[in-house]
Amino acid sequence: MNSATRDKIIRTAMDLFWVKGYNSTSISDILSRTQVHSGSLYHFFPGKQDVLIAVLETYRDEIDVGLLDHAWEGVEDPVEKIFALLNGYRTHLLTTDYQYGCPIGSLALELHEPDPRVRELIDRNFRNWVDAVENCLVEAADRFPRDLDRRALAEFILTIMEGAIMQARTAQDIGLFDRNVDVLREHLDLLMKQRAMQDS
Amino acid sequence: MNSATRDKIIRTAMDLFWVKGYNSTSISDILSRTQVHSGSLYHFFPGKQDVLIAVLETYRDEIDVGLLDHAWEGVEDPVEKIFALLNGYRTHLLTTDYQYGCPIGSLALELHEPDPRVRELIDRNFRNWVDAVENCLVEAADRFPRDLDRRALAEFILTIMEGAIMQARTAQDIGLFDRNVDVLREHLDLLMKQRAMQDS
DNA sequence: TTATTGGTTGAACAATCAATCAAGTCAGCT
DNA sequence: AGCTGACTTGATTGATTGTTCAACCAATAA
Repeated sequence: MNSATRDKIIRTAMDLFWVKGYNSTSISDILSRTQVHSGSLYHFFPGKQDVLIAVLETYRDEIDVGLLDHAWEGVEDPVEKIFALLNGYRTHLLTTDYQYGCPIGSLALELHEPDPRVRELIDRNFRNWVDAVENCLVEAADRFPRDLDRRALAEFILTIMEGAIMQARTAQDIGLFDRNVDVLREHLDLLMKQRAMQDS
Repeated sequence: MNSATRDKIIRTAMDLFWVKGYNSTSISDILSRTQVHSGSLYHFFPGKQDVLIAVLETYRDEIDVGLLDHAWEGVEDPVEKIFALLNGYRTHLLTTDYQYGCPIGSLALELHEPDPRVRELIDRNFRNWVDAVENCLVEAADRFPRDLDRRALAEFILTIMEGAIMQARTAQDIGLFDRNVDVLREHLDLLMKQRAMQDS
C-alpha cells in the first residue's frame, strides 16, 4: 500500500478541516492541494467521511508527538503543564490571525448529526485530552484538596480551553482568552489554598 | 411589506440552523419547510447569508423574551438566575436527544471565515449573554469579593456553558454537563467564602 | 515473457446547490 | 375602471458537489 499518497491526503485534510471546517472543504480542495487525482483518493478512501475518520484517528494516535511533547517542552511542573497546554492554543490563535482554533472542537460543533464512528472518534480525542490533564492533576495531587474530583476538574479545563478559543476567535481579541485562563488560574489557586488549610 | 412570509422564513431558518447548522441547511430545506417558493425568499433576502444575518439579528433582539424571561421565571436570586440560565440549555439537550445546543456557539465554530457582519453579530450575541450574566453578578455584588472582575467571570460562565454543551453533546452524556456546572458552583462558593472572610 | 497487483490518470456523471427571472396575482390607490 | 407596486409562482440556470470508471502505468513474481 502506497502510504505516501494516503498520508499526504490525510495531512492536507487535517489542515483544511482545521482552517475551513469539514463541510466547507471540498474533495477538489484536497485534490488540488495534494496534486492527487480523484481516482487515487478514492482508491484509498471509500468516501469523504472516511477521510475525516482517518484524520480523527491520526489526531487520536498522535496526541503525544503532535501536541503534548511540543507544548510541554521544558515544562516540568504539572500545574504549569496545564497552562502550557492552554498557551499552545493561544499561540496558534495569535500567529494565524485567529484562524486555527481547536481542530477537534470545531468539528464537534460543526457536525450536528454525525455518523456514530465520527462522534465516537471526536469523543475519544476529547477523552485523551482530558486524560492528559487529569494526569497532571494526579502528579500535583499533593497540592490540591484531598477529596478533589480530578476527572471533573480536567473536563472543566477542556471546557475552558474550548470556550476561551470560541470567544477569542469570535471577538478577534486575545483578551477574552487571557481573562478566561486568569479565572481558571484563580480557581486553581483557591483550591491549593484550601489544601494548605487542610494541611495546617 | 408582507412580513408574514419573511418572518416564517426567519423562524424556520432559526430552527434549521440550530439543528443542522448553516452549511448543512439548504435553501430548499427552508423552502420546503415553509411552503414558500424560491422567488419569494429571494424577494426578501438577497442571498442565503442575508437569511443568516436576519436570524442573528433576531436572536440579538429577542434575548429577553426568547431566552431570559423564560429561564428566569420564578427565580429571584441573582446567583440562582445564572444556574437557571445554564439549566435551560441542559433541558434542551435532554429533551431533544442532544440535538439542540447553543445556536450561537454552533455557528461561531462552524463558520470559519465569516463575513464581518456575521462575525460581529455572533459577537454581539455573545456580549449580550455576557451582559445578562454580568448583571446578575452586579445584583449579587455584596456576596462576592470586592475586587472581583465581574466581566471576566461572566465571560468565564459563557465559556463553561459552551464547553459543557460541546462535551455533553459529543459524549451524549449529561454527566459531562453537570460536572462542569458543579465545578463552576464550587468556584462561586469559594469566591463567596472569600467575601465572607473579608467581611469578618 | 506473461500475469498480477497496487496505484494513477482524468474525463465523465448524477445530484444538489444557490440564485435568477419572466409571468402572474392581488390589494390598494387615483 | 385602470394603474401601480408589493408579493408569488415555479421552471430554469450554471456552478459545484461527491463519486465512478475504464484505461493506463510500473514493479514484482511466476
